[in-house]
Amino acid sequence: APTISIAKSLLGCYLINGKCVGKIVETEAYLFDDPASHSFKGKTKRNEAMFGEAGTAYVYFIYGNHYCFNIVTNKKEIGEAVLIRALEPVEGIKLMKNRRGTYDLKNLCAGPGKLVEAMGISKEDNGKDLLNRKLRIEKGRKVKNIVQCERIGITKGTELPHRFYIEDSEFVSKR
DNA sequence: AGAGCGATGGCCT
DNA sequence: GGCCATCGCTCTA
Repeated sequence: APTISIAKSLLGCYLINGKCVGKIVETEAYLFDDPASHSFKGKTKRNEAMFGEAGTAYVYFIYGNHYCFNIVTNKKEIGEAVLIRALEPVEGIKLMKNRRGTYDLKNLCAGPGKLVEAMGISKEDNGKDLLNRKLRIEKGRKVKNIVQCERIGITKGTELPHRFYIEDSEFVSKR
């Protein structure tokens, strides 16, 4: 399916890593011809996982402290991915709280760097496929009210409405 | 070899 | 709302 559709249909699905489970409530799509996408200027060592098969994890390091988690969505060599921006914690909440150093449920996974820390995802997961592994995606219920709007934290491609979130979720990073 | 930067988060006002 | 820590990678020379 096209990356935009995948970004929408991932809402309501579950991201699982070991004993931690979170429901995906916020995503962003990054396309090959999108100036905000890491793949826009071609393949480099940093972004090469983004050019892998659909279903590959793309984990990158940002701002000196944080990692972000993406799911690669297109054919090999076509660099497209969906950034997971927020989760509703479902299982393994105690472990998430320990990893994050906070007890505020709404603040555990409300942001791309936060959810990576809470779920225990690491740079070792970069380039791994997400099928039948410790780190994987499972289908959830179909979601009704999806909000589509502009993406957050970028300087290029800001006009593209490629961010999606579940309207009534308390766990999105920002309204 | 070195400057500049980035799909963030936490703390401060 | 603003500031800034912090670091790997890319770009330029």
